[in-house]
Amino acid sequence: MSIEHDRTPPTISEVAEAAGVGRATVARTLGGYGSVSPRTRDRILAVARELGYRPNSLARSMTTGETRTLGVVLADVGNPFFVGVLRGLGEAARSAGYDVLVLSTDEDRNREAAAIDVLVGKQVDGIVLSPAAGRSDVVPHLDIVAKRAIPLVLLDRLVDTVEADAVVINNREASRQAVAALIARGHRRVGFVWGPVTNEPAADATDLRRIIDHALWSDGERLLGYLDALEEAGIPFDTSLVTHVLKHEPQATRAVLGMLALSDPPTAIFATETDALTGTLRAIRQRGLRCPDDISLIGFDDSSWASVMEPPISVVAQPVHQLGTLAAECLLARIAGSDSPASTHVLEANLIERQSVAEPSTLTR
Amino acid sequence: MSIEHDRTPPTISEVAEAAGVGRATVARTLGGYGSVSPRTRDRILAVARELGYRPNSLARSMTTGETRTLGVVLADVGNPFFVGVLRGLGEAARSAGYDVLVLSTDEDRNREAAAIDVLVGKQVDGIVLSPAAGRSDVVPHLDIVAKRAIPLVLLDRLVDTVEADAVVINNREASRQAVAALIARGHRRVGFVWGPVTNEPAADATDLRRIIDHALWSDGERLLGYLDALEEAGIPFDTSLVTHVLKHEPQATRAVLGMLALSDPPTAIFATETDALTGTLRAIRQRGLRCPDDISLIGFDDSSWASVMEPPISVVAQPVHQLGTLAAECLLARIAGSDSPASTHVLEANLIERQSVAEPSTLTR
DNA sequence: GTGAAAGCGCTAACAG
DNA sequence: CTGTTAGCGCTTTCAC
Repeated sequence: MSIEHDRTPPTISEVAEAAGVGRATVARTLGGYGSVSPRTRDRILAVARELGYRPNSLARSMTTGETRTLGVVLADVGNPFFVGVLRGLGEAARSAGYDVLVLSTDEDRNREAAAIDVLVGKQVDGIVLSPAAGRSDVVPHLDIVAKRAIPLVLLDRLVDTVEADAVVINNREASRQAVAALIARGHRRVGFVWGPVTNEPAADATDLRRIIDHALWSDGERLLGYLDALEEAGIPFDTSLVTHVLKHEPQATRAVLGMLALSDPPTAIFATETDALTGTLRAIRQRGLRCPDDISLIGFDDSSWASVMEPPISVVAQPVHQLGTLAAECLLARIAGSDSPASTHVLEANLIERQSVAEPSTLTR
Repeated sequence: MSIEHDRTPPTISEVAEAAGVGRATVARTLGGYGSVSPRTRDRILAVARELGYRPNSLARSMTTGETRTLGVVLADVGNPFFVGVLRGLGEAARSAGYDVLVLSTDEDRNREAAAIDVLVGKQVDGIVLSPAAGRSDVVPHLDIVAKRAIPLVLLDRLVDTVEADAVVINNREASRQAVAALIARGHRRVGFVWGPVTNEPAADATDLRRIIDHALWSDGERLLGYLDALEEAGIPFDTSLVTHVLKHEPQATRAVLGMLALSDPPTAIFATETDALTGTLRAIRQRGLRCPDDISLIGFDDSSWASVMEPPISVVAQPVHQLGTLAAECLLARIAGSDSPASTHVLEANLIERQSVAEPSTLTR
């Protein structure tokens, strides 16, 4: 059996001819539908194997109208959070017989629009999207998916103007808990590392609410949770304790360094994403500060390294895997025809307390 | 302009009719080939936009035979190494106008075979594969891609029996350097954390070579580099210093704990993957050992957290991004028709020395 | 510069 | 149980 380069793969017709039967019979056999007599079935199967026949899913999709493929549009495929979600999503999809086509946008709305176009063009059966839009922004490039009634599930971020199923976590409450834990230990100046990206810091709390309206829902919620905790404790909001930098690690380091240089620096920091956490840690190390003796710290998104750090770092852990599987299940249900009204599923993130939090040192106080 | 659920999207025919021209003209306009008079062109474009026309890439692919999609089959989409590679790969593909379909195998050969089948069925224009096969294993499920002459690039791992372009790292030399660096500091007992998975440890060096033959190429090379370094220094090989456990973090921790309990424990450890490193760190912490005072450590794959650890950890850094872009470029070149003989590209990984290595303590010596 | 017609590989009605 | 036929939406000759 020599391997020859047969540039024209065998089709159903060829199998049919070689087996001496009609095309439909072969299609039924290979497609596993309809009924075929065992005898011819076996012969067809044998011939198909012999010829190295593989179904052409493109052709199949053309006629059936379904591709058994889920499109996923994520902000950043490098972010451990999304990586975790993707694993859950992929597993759930695969076990339902679906493949997953992943596109990354780097939070760029044009790329998001392009990604949606690609997915629509490829006729995916449904789309999971973690939108790069603020909570009250309008997202015109989703019109096409609404118009074509392509099942859509929003992931991790809500958008007021989009009516679709959504799977998110209780960012606000989780954030509030984390900050409250800090306050409970006696901290009154808590830095918040990834506030919404803006050109200049919020003028005041009211201005902040306006900013939050155009920030990613998840970012806004985390900030709101922070404000909640402050308010509960009667601590006035200080704009200089919230960063508004681009979400890259070096930016976080610089911003934290800035906070630390304040005349009245934070005694604790809440870093709301993985890169914010490593960036913050770097700043702390650069200043020669020790955690938790000199400064307390809580991160977001659990990871193996966070628990093996010295000290082990307290984090708000998101159920990433479950987030992914749930998103897939939601979408699959829609694809299967469910027409219940759009609903938002809220999963719980929980604070995992380790050893990065202590009382504020009397020195820095 | 109300959004109606138009379950049958506009086709070229409909645009043609609405614009009062023939289908071919519309196809030429929308497809951007052939030539069309500016006037009709504009009218068609206007009508197409009005109708919300989107090309159906499935139909297009059916006739052209190309999908402008690259298939990628990876062992583990959760591994930071592959995540990094994927980013590079995705960027390169995207900028060439290709999409990427990623499938994960978890090192399971059956799933790998299934993944290949999916990709072949979906008519991807080329495949990047990081095979779950040992260096001298045979991979029957690749016959079909050879037979159909589907461009293939091996990623990170070589397989003797597969003739295809490949993009890998100089694992052996990088590993040798790392171990040599440890030895240069005076270590003579160096633990090696992720040796090939086997049921029982190698009986001797010869037995080990046999094992390496059926191990993943990259794993084998790293182990060979370790042996090289030992040999250079005239240090006898001790099988109890190489793990053969499954590649999951807890396994690494347990294995290292075992080594540490030896009557003559290692004074340094070389952890050849991210999870091996965190697992090793955990074992070190559990034993209450301090790095580098009590035990030295070198990891594999750089990461932000490794450099922010206390102490910052020395690692062998792989050019992950470049690995990805190069793989994409290779594949794209083949797709474009290059027929130069298959070649293997070897990229360099380099040791980044930080502060996790010191002289062995006189105590544990 | 433009249109008519064939066909990519498959499924789905419908006959037989 | 099996074969014939008609498309799916697009590109691509090939005439006009």
